[in-house]
Amino acid sequence: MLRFSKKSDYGLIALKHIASQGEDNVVNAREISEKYNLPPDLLAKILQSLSKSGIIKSQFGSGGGYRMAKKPSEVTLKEIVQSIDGPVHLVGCSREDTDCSIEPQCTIKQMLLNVEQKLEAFFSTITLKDI
Amino acid sequence: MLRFSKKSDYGLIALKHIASQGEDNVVNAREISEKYNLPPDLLAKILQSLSKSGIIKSQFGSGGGYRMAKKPSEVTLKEIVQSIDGPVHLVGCSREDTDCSIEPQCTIKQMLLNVEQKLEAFFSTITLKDI
DNA sequence: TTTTAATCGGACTATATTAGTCTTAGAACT
DNA sequence: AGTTCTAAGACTAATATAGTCCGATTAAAA
Repeated sequence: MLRFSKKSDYGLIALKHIASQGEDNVVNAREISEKYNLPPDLLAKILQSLSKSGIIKSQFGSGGGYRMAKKPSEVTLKEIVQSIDGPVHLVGCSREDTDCSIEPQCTIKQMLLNVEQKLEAFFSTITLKDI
Repeated sequence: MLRFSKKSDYGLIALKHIASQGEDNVVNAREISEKYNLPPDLLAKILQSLSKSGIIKSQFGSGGGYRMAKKPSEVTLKEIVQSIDGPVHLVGCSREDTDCSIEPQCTIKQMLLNVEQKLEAFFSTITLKDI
């Protein structure tokens, strides 16, 4: 438990590949999925997420694909994982939507929020360049 | 994503409660589940795990229950979560049993293992006393 | 000695999350 | 126009988590 999703893994692999191709070369999804043996449709979804959050840029049409929208040194692990899997919520009740039945008696929320914050800070120190 | 399981949450709450009762007072599972509104059977399982891993001691029979087996300052968050949910494996392929289809081409494993290690180190710095 | 109040442990079910697929549409290049 | 891409949503499958049930065991208390 407490692990990154496969989607995050795939996303990291793909990003690393895209970054390795330089700033201007576009790489298409199929190419990546074949090279690393990743499920093509799923990878497509992941790249879309990364594109929406502005980490990569997409180029439509024939000969299209993806390229970096930022420098690798400016893309953090936190940012990547968040754009693929949503915010890091170490503790369920830190999400807005949840109504926790033990909330009134809960003795650990504050402390876990604190840990969560440190965790995010840690993930923010790691960039695609390090990967 | 990337959150502690509810079991871990419940375990932390229970542990904190047990620790608060002093070294020698036994607390039974029902008592805790009622006080914090936790599913009794599930909590029982969790306490069994904590007992097996030597964080708490169980006392059988009528009037039995649990008490701390260690000082709160000696029980780390890592230890607690691990005994409830198993080892922290940020990346699936760090487990022995998994055969990852992308392993040969995988470009991120080493780096993620590194992150995983730092994460564990971080969780090891937090003890029940801090909670 | 019997009853009672606990833990232990395994099997089981239900629910939620994650992973993956399919299909259609839209954009740009040739 | 045809081809090769991305976009996006609906859908299914697989897995992990959460929770329940029940019989066995232990030991204190009546």
